[in-house]
Amino acid sequence: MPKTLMTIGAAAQAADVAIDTVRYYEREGLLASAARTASGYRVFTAADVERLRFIRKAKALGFTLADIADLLRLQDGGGPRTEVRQRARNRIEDLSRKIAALTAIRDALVVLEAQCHGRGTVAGCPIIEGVQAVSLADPLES
Amino acid sequence: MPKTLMTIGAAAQAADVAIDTVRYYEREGLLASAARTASGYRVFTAADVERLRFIRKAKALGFTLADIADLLRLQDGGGPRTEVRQRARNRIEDLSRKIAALTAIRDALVVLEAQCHGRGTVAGCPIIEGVQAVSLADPLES
DNA sequence: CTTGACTCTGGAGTAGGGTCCAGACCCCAG
DNA sequence: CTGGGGTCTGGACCCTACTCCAGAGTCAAG
Repeated sequence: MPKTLMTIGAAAQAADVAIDTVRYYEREGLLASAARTASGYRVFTAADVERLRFIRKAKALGFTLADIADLLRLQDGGGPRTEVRQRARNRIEDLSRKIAALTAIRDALVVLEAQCHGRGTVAGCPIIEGVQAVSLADPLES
Repeated sequence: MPKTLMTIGAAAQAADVAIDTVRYYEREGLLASAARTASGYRVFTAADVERLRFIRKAKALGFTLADIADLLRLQDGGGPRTEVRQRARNRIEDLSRKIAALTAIRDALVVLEAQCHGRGTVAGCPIIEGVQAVSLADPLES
């Protein structure tokens, strides 16, 4: 069976991304420059759609476009699997740190919220005062 | 004892924020327009420094500047404590959702990473293929 | 008085990940 | 052949929370 060729609109729809996003990815080098028809329309293949889906999913896993670009280069170049593994590990590390930080923040807020009986005006509210008393280890930086 | 008055530099240092940040907060309405000396220098009081510290700490708790502006307006206006409580609850909700999403992502990556023996090239790597197979409930939207 | 540190203003730039637009082409059904 | 929808380009604009800049004025120590 021959390759299924499609316009940017069809490819975007198939991968469930916006047309502008496809062009943006091309500009940013995540997609190779698409072939063109005689009149200059971009032509996409099923492989391009797969690539777009890959990007979308990797993004959903929290990889940045730069991470994804690396991953795609590795894939294109048949790079070592250890590299891929390392990226995944880095990402896991990163996620663990973020989860820990957010959890600490949430717990602090839960404590403050529990101390507030919710009556009266803001004056003397434990939540406001609690914020003042927070010690800053500043867990969120990335 | 009289109010301690200070320049922007002193106030910024006392609150541990950048001078530009102080001016930025003033522009954004988080700080009332500071009084000025005859020559136009801003004059800050200890209360301003407290306010800056409050902003810094609330930020560390993950509130956005817009959230913080609301909180400060409530504080200034002696608004109802229930409001403050609601903000805290919203923030807790938000954090819980984010934590759950990040945890799901991390777990998915941990599984993929465990499946990858780390030898060979990218072709057939379970991590890459696993990403392809991710089903998109798209847990990260905020 | 001079020097160096500080402050003033308005405006531009940063990162990340796009989104939107005008004006010009192009393609296909009727 | 015409009309409506799709596509092209380059560049502007969005968001958040700053950060940096030039050029000019100010302050305090020596």
